[in-house]
Amino acid sequence: MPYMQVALAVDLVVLTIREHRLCVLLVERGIEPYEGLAALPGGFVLPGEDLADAAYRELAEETGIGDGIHLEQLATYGAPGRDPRGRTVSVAWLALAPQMAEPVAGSDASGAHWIPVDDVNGEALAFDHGLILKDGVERARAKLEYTPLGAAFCPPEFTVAHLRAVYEAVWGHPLDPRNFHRKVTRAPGFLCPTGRVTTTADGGRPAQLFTRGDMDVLNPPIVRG
Amino acid sequence: MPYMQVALAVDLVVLTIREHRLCVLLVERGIEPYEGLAALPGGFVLPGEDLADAAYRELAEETGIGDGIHLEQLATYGAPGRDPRGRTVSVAWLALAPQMAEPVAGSDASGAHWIPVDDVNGEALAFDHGLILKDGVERARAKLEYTPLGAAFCPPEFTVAHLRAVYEAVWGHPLDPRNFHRKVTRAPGFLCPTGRVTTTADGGRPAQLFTRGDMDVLNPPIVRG
DNA sequence: TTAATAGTGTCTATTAGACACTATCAG
DNA sequence: CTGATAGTGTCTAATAGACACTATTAA
Repeated sequence: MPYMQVALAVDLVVLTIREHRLCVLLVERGIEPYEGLAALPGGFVLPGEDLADAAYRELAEETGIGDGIHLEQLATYGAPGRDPRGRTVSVAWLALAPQMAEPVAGSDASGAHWIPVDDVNGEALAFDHGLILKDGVERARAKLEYTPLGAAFCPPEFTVAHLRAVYEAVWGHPLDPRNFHRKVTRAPGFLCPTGRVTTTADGGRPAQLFTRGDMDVLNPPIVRG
Repeated sequence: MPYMQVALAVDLVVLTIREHRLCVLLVERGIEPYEGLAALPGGFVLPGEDLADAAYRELAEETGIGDGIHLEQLATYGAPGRDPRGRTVSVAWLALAPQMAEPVAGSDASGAHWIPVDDVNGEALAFDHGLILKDGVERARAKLEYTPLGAAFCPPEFTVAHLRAVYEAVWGHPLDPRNFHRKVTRAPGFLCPTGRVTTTADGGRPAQLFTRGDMDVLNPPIVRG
């Protein structure tokens, strides 16, 4: 093989909603470089392993799950000095996860935690992970507008109010419940009615339960206001 | 450095409009593997070179220019078997070029040609370049809707009719000239009037000349119909 | 009952698309 | 003049956003 050889890694921007806030999964680095600093989960790609497979493997290692999680390629970062050990190129992936059990199960990192993205100081992250996180959050915010990906933050069955809470958390401002309801329920293929309703309506009318539909482009989009 | 080392390349999907058709720049490979086959322009990243710089360098080498050309990262392709010589990861870039002189100047490829994308058989391209081209064209088509990037296909000064021809070529169907005119001229920041008008109006009223504005997100979008 | 949430209807200002119409050129 | 392209105005159906109103639960 001619020319330069580089190390190949994947890094993950795993987002979820916790307590009405958009949160990202961060791990504490257990080894140099940047030992002790917060970083995005990730690792090196194995020989013979496809990029997407590496991303799924790291996701499973760090979160214990992976089934039903939306994963898409975000961008690739390869500036010459981004890793002090030598030239390393990282293919970053964006993962949208439904709410899950408090601590991260099956993690092999020193510690993995959900941190509200607004509380993260990008400068304090290892490598160029602050930049990667910023790009990932912006991608997620944009995708809510013109795709049904908000539902990826919800459990398999969810209500319109649950979905609206996702939008409000990601965009950071409230939406009109009535107009939102009409918009998403009338968008063909966005939501599949299950026929069931919530039983635990604490002080309100029970809500219909939906599953994710098969639509992939939302036209017209839901606007960010 | 731990773990696997891979070769790092950039490949370019360079699009332009020629004779009302969306065309891509293809080169004929002069060396194995895939010698003689059509391929996207590209090459290996140099030591110490940033990914975007490598893309700009290859673009300049293949097209002779690069100034004023829109370039953005498309995606990264790294399936284990995609290069028979060994594991190679390619960061693909999308470039939108205004119409330029017929043959490609300053090219170091055996031959570089503009081919209408509808005439390209993806299966007949080297490596996984058929897939990369498909992804690039789809990205371009989508970006015309919600960004002012159509203007990247136009020369520095252009008319509304010229811009409309771009949209029609990329999307493959005609648009109403009057509604299109109103839409783009009333979108704040899309077009900058120069005050000048075309002189060579062969059989029609002279048209105003515009330059690209500073807007980056088109809201509301121009819909594909 | 009240408080809370789910969901529907309605009004208004805005917009997309269709297309009539005017403006300005070449020949 | 005719024919062509540039650009504006107008009409209509559809839509976004505001918000009144009904439905169904817990307490």
